[in-house]
Amino acid sequence: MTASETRLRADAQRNRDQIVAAARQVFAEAGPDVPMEEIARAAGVGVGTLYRRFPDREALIRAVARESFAQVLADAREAAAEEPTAFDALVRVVGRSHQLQASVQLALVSERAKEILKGDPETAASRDALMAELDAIVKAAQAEGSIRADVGTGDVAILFSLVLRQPPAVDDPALLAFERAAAVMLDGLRSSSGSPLPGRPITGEDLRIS
Amino acid sequence: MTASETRLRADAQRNRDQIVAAARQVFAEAGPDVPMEEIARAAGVGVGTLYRRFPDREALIRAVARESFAQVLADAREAAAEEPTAFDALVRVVGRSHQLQASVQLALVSERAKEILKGDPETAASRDALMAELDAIVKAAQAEGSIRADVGTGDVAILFSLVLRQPPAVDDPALLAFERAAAVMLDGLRSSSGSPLPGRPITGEDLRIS
Amino acid sequence: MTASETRLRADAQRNRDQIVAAARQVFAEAGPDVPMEEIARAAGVGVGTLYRRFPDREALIRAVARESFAQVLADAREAAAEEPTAFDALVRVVGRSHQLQASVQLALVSERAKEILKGDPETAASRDALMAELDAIVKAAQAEGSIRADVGTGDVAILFSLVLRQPPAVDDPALLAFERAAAVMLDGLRSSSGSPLPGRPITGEDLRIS
Amino acid sequence: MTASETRLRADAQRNRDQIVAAARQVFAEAGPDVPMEEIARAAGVGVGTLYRRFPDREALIRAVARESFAQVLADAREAAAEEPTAFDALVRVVGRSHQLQASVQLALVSERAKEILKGDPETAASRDALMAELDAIVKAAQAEGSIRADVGTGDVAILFSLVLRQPPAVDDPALLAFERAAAVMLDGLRSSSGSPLPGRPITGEDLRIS
DNA sequence: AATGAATGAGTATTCATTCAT
DNA sequence: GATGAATGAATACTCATTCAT
Repeated sequence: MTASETRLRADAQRNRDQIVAAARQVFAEAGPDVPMEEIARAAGVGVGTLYRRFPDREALIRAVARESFAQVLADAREAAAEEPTAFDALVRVVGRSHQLQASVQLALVSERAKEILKGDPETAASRDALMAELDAIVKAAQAEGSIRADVGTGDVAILFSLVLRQPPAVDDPALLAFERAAAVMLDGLRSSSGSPLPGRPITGEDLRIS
Repeated sequence: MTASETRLRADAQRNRDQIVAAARQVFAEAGPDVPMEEIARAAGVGVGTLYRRFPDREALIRAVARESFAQVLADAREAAAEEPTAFDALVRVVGRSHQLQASVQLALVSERAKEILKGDPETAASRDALMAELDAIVKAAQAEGSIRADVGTGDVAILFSLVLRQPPAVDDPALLAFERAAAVMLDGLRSSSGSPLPGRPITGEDLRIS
Repeated sequence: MTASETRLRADAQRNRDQIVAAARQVFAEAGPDVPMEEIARAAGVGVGTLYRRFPDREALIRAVARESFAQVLADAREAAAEEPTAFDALVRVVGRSHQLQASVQLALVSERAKEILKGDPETAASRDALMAELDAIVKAAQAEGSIRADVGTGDVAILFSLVLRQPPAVDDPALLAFERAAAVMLDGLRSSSGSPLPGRPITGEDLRIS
Repeated sequence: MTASETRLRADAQRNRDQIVAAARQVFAEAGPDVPMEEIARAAGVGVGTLYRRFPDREALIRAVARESFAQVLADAREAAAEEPTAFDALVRVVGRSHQLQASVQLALVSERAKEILKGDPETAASRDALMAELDAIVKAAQAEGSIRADVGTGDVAILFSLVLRQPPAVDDPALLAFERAAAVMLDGLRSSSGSPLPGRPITGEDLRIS
């Protein structure tokens, strides 16, 4: 019985994963309003199964967002741990996350998705953890003098989110253009830059407002 | 007769303008899929009136996009003519266009809107004219040495589009954050910046592909 | 003043006639549910003018039907007066009315039109007059021995209505096919025919039921 | 699995059949423009179900027409096989088809329906098969000398269509009138008839034009 | 549990009719 | 009077969600 239950769970888990993966992809391609049936089809299951796992669209959006944030967080931690300098870590996070944009995009682009995620504690937790990690990297970069002192973690997060929003696929010729844009932005973050920024540094905390 | 005809037209024109203005606003707030009725309500007319002017949603989207591009174009021209340096013109375009983001956003954010606009020659013409103007400004800025030589007009357009995409309202506290982001990007464009960019400069022509 | 009033009336009358003529044509082509605006366009007037003359679609349908019946009636009378035999008159009525099919069709084809006309006394009067004329012709034909005795005026009316319903235009190659069909039916009406018909002769009165 | 699949299909099929039957009836009563909801109600299903089976109104019209033609064809084949003479077969086809008028009517009466069916290969096939069957019967009747030699299958088809167009219900007192009309037409087709017909015989092929 | 059929509420669009010009 | 713009009710069609199999 335990065995069968376990096997069942494995099945169910696989199903769930397929659905989330399919949803991530389909959301990225067609926005958070795609017909549920399309997602189900992409996942290779019936709508009924989808609804068994996720009571409604919002739950599915939450699941996708949670997973996306978790992946980016893991990536950031890995980068911080493995790269020689904090600046290299920042570069790697932007670069890698390019491959994750589709994931994060959801949380950034759609007004509706934002509304939905606003109330989700688990997403909030991922987000906070991610922001904390980013904060550490940014501060380290400033300590090592590789990025200007007048930016806060929030500033960096916003800059990153701008680039991550755009979804050229990995094989899209437009990808290069966005890598260049990211590079220009990173150059803008370098300490050497001259013009003073308006207002005061935006912190991670500041972003919680929006 | 002419008088009455003219007066009638004036009325109709006012109505039409209200509709486009309302649509621009509502699209910005709720995306290109908002109920037509909501747009009509915002414009203070009945749905029937909206449909008399614009045979379907696509026509309305096109109208909003045309007008938006035209406004940004006018702005860019003005900036180029009035600002002392090309770099100042760039700064002004980004700054001003912030007030137009809602307009441009439509053309940038939604996959659906993109598809619709792809086939519209008038939008294409506005876009080309805008790109030409931007090209002139960028080249002048490079000639005056205020921005790095290894970026093309397409690079600048992409960077601008990244910032313009985000739609914090003028009274939104988040606005400052985006102005800072824009400033960082402009700093990244300054000649003084160090790291070489990957690939080759993206031209305005390159963007026509996408 | 009288002059101006008269001129006005003439104008209005012309307008009215144009509208009825256009409606007849458009009804024939597209059924009694065509958009009122299409009729107005065909008549070369604005919808407002159309509605000034005819308070609603039903009134317009009635007007078209009245005129159509009146024309067929006039035609039948002329045929009866001018043709040498009653049978020739029948032939002529069917033939001529071919040109009028569009007119009569309205009253025959659409369930909705039937309903509307059912309550119109003027249409009823035209119809009765037409039936009386046909009755005279049929009886004369039977008296002269040119059509079988076991048919009533109602039978003939139904047969005629069957052929008149079909609307091939005068320049339609299908017109010949329908003239042949009419000829076969007339042959069927000739006395020489053999098989006894079921039931009893249908009179003009019988048709008032439907 | 097969069992459950089959049972499910059976349910769906029953539903589909109910929808087509209801549509046939409702189309006959109120024309091809009746609200889809009315059809759904008549079929005892929700609109959604109707649209699941038939993507739009045209698909439903096609389905009704296909089935109607198929039924008339089956009837004609049966008549040809069972009746002692070809003429009897003709009589039976007209008589039986009276019960099917509602079916055929759709394809004959509405301009819109015609347009829709014009492009449907399956309807065209049914129509061709029906015409072939009728052709055989007509030629046999001419061979046995029971109908005049100067008519083609197309002539007969048109005559039949004239009678079949009219839709008195089986319990309608007007039914007798139409049976009489059909009888007169059949008499007109008998060889004994006298007057020469205009033009040349209309064949089945000729009708394909329209 | 999985499936996909059924439901009906939500939205786009059309068109009869009214009314300001 | 004539015009055509405005209105909103009617109807087609879609899709989230539920439920029988």
